[in-house]
Amino acid sequence: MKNFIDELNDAQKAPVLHKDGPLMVIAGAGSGKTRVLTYRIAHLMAQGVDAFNILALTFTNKAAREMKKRIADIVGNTEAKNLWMGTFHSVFAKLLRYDGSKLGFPSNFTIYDTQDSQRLISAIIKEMGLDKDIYKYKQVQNRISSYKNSLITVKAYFQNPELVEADAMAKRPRMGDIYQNYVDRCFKAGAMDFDDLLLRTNELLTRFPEVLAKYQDRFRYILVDEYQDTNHSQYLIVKALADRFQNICVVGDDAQSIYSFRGANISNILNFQRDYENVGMYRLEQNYRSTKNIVNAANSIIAKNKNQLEKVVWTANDEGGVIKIHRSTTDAEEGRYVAGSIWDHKMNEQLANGQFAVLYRTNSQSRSIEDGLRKRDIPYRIYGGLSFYQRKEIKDVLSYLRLVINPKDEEALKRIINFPSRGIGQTTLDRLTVAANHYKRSIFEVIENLDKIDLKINSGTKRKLEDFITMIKSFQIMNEGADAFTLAEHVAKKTGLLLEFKKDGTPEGIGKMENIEELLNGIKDFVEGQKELADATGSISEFLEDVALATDLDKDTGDDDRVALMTIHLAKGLEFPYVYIVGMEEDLFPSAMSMNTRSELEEERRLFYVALTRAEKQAYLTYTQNRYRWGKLIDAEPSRFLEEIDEQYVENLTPIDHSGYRYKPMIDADIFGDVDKSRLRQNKPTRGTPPKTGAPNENQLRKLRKLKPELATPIGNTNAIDPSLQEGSTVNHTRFGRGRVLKMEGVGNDKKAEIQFEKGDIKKLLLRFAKLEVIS
DNA sequence: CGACGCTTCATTTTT
DNA sequence: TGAAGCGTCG
Repeated sequence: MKNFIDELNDAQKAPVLHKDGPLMVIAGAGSGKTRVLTYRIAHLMAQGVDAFNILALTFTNKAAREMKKRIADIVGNTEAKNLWMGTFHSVFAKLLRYDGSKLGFPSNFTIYDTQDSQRLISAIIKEMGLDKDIYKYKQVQNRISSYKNSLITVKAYFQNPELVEADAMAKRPRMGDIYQNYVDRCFKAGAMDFDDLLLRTNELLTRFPEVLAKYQDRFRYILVDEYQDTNHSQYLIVKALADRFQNICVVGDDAQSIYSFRGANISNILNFQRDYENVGMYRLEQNYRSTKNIVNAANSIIAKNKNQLEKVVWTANDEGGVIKIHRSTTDAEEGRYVAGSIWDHKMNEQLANGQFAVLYRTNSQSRSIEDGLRKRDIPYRIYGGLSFYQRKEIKDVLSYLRLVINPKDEEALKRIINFPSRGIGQTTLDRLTVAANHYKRSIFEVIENLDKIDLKINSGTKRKLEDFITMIKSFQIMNEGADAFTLAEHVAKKTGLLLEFKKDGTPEGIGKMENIEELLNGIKDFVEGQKELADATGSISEFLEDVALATDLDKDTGDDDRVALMTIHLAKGLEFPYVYIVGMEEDLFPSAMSMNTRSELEEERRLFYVALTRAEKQAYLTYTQNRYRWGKLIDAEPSRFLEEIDEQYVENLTPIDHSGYRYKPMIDADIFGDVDKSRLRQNKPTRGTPPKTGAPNENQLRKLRKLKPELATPIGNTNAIDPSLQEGSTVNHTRFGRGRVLKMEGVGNDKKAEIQFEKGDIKKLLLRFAKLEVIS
C-alpha cells in the first residue's frame, strides 16, 4: 500500500496530499478525477483518519461501489467497509432511517418514485375537483419538485407572493393547495419522494441542532464528486455538515454541468471560493482518455460557451482518427449505418461489443438503433428509459412487498388492492379514500376499523376487504422469520399474480410472468449477496431500498459483452473506445425545448461536450434528413453543433447537402392521393394540431387499416418473416434460446409457430413479433 | 363491477 | 406510434 501515490502525476498528487481544510479540484474530462478521489480517501485513511469519519458523495451508486472496491484493494477490505459512500439520495435515505423519526416518519418509510408521485398528484387533483387540462399532473409534479429542490416548503411558498402570483398568472391559483395536500398525503402514507430525501435531511439538520452536531462530528472529512451538478438542497446539506471541520473536498468540471433541469446550480462550483476560506485550488488538465483529435475538437466546441472557468485540457495521447460525420436519409437508415459501422470495426479490428456505445439525446431514439443492431445480430443493452423495476408487473409485486413493510403506503395499496381482481372496485376505493382523508388515517387503517365507521359498503365487499387485510397481515408475520426471497416467492404465488399472467396465455402475459420470475431470481441473488455482509440481513426492506434508488447502470454486472445504448446524460462519467452520437439535428440536439435562452443553449453545448469526451479512440456523429417523430415523418436539419467543431478535426463521410432536396416518402396517405402533402415538406417539425384539410387524419387512417387490412399490407411495418422458416426448422430466439419448430399456423400478420425450446418449454410465438433467427 | 374500445396526448434529459 | 384515461355496455 506504500507506493500508490507514485502512480499519480504531479497535478493529481497535490490534491491527494492536501490534508485539512477546504479544497476544490477542477477536473477536465478524462483527467483522472475518480483516481484522485479514490487515492485521496486511501491516503487519508493511511494517515490515520478513521473510515467512520469519512463521507463520500458520488453521482451514481455504481461509482461508489467501484471506488470502495479500489480503496479496499489499497487499505484493506474491513476498513473500507466502514466508509459512508454513495449517492446523495442513498446516503441521506440511510440517515433518515436512523433519525427521520424526529420528523414523524417511520424508519421503514417508503420511497415514492416519480410514477408514485404523479399518481398521487393526479388523485389529489381529481379529489379537489380541479380541471385536469389546466392542472396537468406532470407539470404540477415538476413544479413541486423544483420547489423542493430550492428548499421552498409549503409555508415558504405561501409566504412568497412572487411564487403565488406566478402560479395564479399561469391560471393555476390552487397550486399551493395541491402542494400542501401532496405533502400531507406523503406524510400520512409514511412516504418520501426523491426530493424529500434531500429536503427532509435539510429539515432534520436545521430543526435538530443535536442531530446536526452528531453528523458534523462524525463526518470530519467530506468529499463530493460531480459538484457542478449539485442542486441547492444538496449544497445546503454539504455546507451544514462541513461547517465544523471545513474538511471539504469538491471535485467537478463546470464544462460538464448538464443537470440544471433537475435544479443543479452551476454557481455552486463557481462560488465555492466565496463560501469557504483559504480554499486550496487544483486543476487537472491532462486528459488520459482520448486522442488529440477528440480532445481538441471538444475544446473547440466548449470554447463557444461564454460562461466558464478557465482551463486548458490537453493530452499526450496519439493524434487518432478525425471525427467522422455521416448523413442518412431516415432514422432507420441511421440505425443500419451505425450497426454496419460497428460491424466493420468489429470484423476488421477484432473488437468486443463492449467497446462501442451509441449515445442519443432522447430515449425514444433508441428504437431505430436497436432495429439496426438486431438485424445484424449485434448484442446490445439499453440503459435507462423504462427500467425493469418500472414495468407494471414488477411494480405490482413490489407494491405487495412495500405494503408488507409499510401498510400506510397508499400508492402501493391502490395499485394492488384489486389486482389480481378480487371485486373491490373504484367506488369502494373512493369511499375508503374519503374516509381516510377525513380521519387522517391510512386506507389500511380505515379497513381495519370498518365496523366502527359507517361507510356505505355492503357486507360482501366488507368481507373481501377484510380478506385482503388478513392476507397482507399473514405476509407480515411471515416476514418476521423469512428472508426476502422466501417471502417474495410466497407473495407472488399466494396473491395469484403469477397465475394471473400465466392464464392470460398471450405472448405478453408469458413475458410478464417471466419478468416476475426474473425479479424473484434477482431477489435471491440479492439475499445471497447480503448474507456475506456483516451488517445486512437480506430482508425485504433492504431490497426495496436498493430497488428504489438503483438505476439501470447500478444493476449492470458487465459480464456480458454488449454494445451500450444510452442517453448522453446517463453516459456521464463513462468511457468507450468507439462512440456514436446519433441524431445530430436541430430541434433534437440541441433540443427544441432548450434553445430559447443562451444558458439553455450553453447547457446543450456542454451536453455535446460530455458526449464527445466519452470517446477514447474514435467518435462518429450521425444525422438524418427525415426522422419519425410523434409517429410522423418530418424533415430534419443538421445540428448547428456540427458546424461548431473546428473543421480540421472532422471528416464528412457524406457530402454536406445544401440543395434542400428531401427524400419524399411514399406514405400511406398517398393511397388516397388527397392528403395535405405540404406538411410533409416543411423544414421544421410540425407542432400543435395540424390544419384541418378534410383529408383523413392519423386516427381515421388507423381505423381504416383495421377495417381493410389489405390496404395496410404495403404499409405494414412488421418484422420480415424469414421464408425459409417451416415445420422442422431449427431456430434461435434471443431470449428463449434454440428450439425446433413443431407446427406453423395462421397467415399474414397472424402467422404463428409452435416451438419446442431446448430449455424444455413449448411456446407459440407470433412471428410478427418474435425475434427469431432461422438456423436450418 | 369489469371488459373493451375509443379518444387523447405526448417526447427532453433522472435520482 | 403507443400508453393511458375515459365512457359504454354486459
